Amino acid sequence: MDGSHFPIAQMALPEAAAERLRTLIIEGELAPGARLNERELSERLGVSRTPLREAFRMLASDGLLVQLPNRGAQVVALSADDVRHAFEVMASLEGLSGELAAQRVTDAEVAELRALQAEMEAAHAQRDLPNYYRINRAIHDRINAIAANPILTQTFRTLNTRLHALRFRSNLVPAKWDHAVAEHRDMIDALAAHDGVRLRDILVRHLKTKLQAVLETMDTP
Amino acid sequence: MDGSHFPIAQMALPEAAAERLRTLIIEGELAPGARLNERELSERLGVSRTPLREAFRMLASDGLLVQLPNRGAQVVALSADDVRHAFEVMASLEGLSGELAAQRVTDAEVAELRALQAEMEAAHAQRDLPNYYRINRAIHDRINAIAANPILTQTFRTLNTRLHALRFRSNLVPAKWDHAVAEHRDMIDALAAHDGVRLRDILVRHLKTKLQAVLETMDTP
DNA sequence: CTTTGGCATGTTGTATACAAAATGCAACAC
DNA sequence: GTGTTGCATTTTGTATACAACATGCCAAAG
Repeated sequence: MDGSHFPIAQMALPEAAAERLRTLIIEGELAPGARLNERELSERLGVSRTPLREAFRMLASDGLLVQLPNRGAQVVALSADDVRHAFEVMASLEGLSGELAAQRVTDAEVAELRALQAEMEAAHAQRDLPNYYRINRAIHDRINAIAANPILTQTFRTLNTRLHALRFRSNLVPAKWDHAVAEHRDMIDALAAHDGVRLRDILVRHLKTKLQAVLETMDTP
Repeated sequence: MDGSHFPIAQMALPEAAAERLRTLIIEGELAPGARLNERELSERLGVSRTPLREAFRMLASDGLLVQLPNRGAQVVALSADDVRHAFEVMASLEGLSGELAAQRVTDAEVAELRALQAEMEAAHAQRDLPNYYRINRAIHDRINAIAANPILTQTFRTLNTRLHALRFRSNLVPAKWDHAVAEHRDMIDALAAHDGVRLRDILVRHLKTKLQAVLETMDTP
């Protein structure tokens, strides 16, 4: 068997186009408010207009595009209120994720998370921001997976993608960063103790802090 | 001017088709698991295949359809676990809705809700199930609106639509019904007292009960 | 009798042609 | 000079033709 190419189970064109567009939006190649010309984009992506329009519909359902009648699609421009609203919902969902995970987590999973935590603290000690973000995200994803609720995971992921269109570069001041790392330790302790309520509170607070950071980056674009 | 036809501001075809399909799915005309033949459906809806396929994409994003590569779309069949997962998320969201509403609710809105509550109790006294459901829904929608978070509202509505594909006829036994009405009174009291935490707890418990009722109807199809 | 290969048919996937609507520009009236 | 109307062009919306793929049937081999 050969794994170098993937001869089988190739992605459908509309999905591929949607994925490509998502990236372009998140990377900022397609700026918020930009109008998307169908012919131009279809040539750029090497796809005809039909599958491209299906991709538009998918992204519109995800909240990354808005479609105006007879006027095509354009990239959404999130207001500060939109961000606040999305974070409110995400905080609630992440809290639920923590509650469920605390009920179901096994000792093996706690050990795994503690290992990730150690990795993250190492990245923190070396001021290695990219790795810190990567591991941070891995921890949250892992907790989400332990919660074992696919609908929760999917709902959360959709909201998260929507926000990523902001491409906020969190301006982490050292004090905040230290605090975030300490919070993470508390999270895993709460998880190990199967204390769902406490974990929920930590996660909700965690996201409130993150919202503030994001809003600050929005004021100064 | 002639109002008999609607010459102006007509809905786009894909949206119209999606709306029509949603209804067909929820009403059970298109059963769970049914495969949707594009040509047949496009003739039935009086629309060509292109806008119909866009409608498919929208419904798939909403979770009402699944699309298999080269094998078209089919109506989702929800498992008991899917329902459990959806309710877990909805309970969390409705809880958030209550918390936010408790912070923001005005005296005028409390009065309005008390009026609805009285109407609902009247419907309950007369064992008028359809009206009871209608007013019940109106109360929950109102609380959601008071929470003033459009993203929350939209997320909740999407999940709710997905579940409506079940078309569950809640088999309300009188004891449960009485309990539900009493719970509603508590909800509005908590709201009037701006007690967000208590309102959240009531709403979460409320949905847990509803889940049980729904799961019971699923065992005996 | 079972299994496999190939063909006929139907269905989905993509591109494209055509229609309808919006947009921009220029000429004309005031 | 300003505002408005009409036309040319661009862009979106829909239908349809064609290609690729899946499905079911029948025949032939084992």
